[in-house]
Amino acid sequence: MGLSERKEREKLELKNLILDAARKMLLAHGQDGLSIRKIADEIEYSPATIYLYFADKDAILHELMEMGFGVMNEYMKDSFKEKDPIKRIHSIGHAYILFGLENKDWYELMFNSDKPMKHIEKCCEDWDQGMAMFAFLTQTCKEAIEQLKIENVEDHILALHLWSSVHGLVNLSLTERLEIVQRNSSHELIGKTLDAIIKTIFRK
Amino acid sequence: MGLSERKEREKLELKNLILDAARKMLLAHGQDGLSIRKIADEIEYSPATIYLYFADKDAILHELMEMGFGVMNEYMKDSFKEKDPIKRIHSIGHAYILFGLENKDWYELMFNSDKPMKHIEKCCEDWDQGMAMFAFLTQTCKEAIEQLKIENVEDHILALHLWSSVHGLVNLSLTERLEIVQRNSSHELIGKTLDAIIKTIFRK
DNA sequence: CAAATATAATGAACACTGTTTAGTAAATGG
DNA sequence: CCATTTACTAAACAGTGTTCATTATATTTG
Repeated sequence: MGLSERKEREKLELKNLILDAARKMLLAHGQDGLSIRKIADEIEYSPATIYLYFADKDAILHELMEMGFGVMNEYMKDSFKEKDPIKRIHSIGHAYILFGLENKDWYELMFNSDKPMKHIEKCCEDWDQGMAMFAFLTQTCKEAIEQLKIENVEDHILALHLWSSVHGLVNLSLTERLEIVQRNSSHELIGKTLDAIIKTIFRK
Repeated sequence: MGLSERKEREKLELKNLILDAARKMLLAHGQDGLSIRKIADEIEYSPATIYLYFADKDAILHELMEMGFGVMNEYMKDSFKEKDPIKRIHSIGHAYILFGLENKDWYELMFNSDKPMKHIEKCCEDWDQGMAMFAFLTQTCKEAIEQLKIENVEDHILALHLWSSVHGLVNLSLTERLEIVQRNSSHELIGKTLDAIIKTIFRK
């Protein structure tokens, strides 16, 4: 038996060293500034070594994506606790947008890259954190619909309505399209729009 | 004077030859499959020659982006003619989504890439077609608000609500996030969601 | 303990990418 | 016909992800 406990630990340590360097590079220079060779340089190993711990660059990006959901959870954990479903939706929406605007590179990895989604079989396990979040939103929508006795509205359609709205707002802002059509502070505009959306949906 | 009429025409012809090869490559292999060197190969010129006609790759992508708005206009021209503002919004929304889903590479270039938007001074001229479209949507929203006598809703906020919703839906679909959270036909789901959004906004 | 084996790491190469520059060939103007 | 401008390109630079034969190290076995 060649795999002693210590060996296994060391193997994991180098893997984490790689991921840590990758994370720092992502935050410092974005996805474009993240390269295998630079990671190798940073941790003082050869580029080839990285391929002993990860299949390819996508595998690294994928693990970073999962870390991103951890960061996002920090933004949303208070919102999840909110008792009133409508207030909860409101709070989740604002937290989602704030996370997106303040963490462009995480957001890109989690919601815009199609790299980690290459194989549809695998992705349903891989994106389980995202799925769980959407399931929670759908549940919240169900509660809101029941509480306000809104008719002819399906919970999963409403959830998608909300998700696509905030996702659209975040993307329009991150790619600077909002700055183009509306010169003044887009951050404020986004908040106002989200408030208007929720007000529209839940008006009597 | 060295610049005869014929010379000028020939210069433009090569520029168009480059753009044409670029367009074909974009549609055939996506933005990742589009490279200066491959274009040069295709038109049987050296890569350096391309830099006599375009400052850099971004300049080519930028011109392609403008062509993209032409393609989009084809999808939307009938919607623009619609007299009733609410029906017009509905029609524009569906046309927008259809264009996005059927033209991933154009859409990416026009609405997701931040490459052509590097300089905020220039972009306001460069994205004038996008701005014009948004202005038209805002105008349509104004008409709809007046017709239905909806209170406490600003036209540009409503326009942004609509734009972000369809933009979000298109992006979620193009990056396969919809397929993950909802296994069945996302095309149908998107249509249903858009209908629900508009119904929600304009209900009495 | 030494030899055989298994593991870990790498140097160098491959096939790409965008971009620049110095130098060449051809067309034009005097 | 020669000088000058114009059009073009070969080659190089600095990157990228990835692979593989080879080497160095550590472990296990005879």
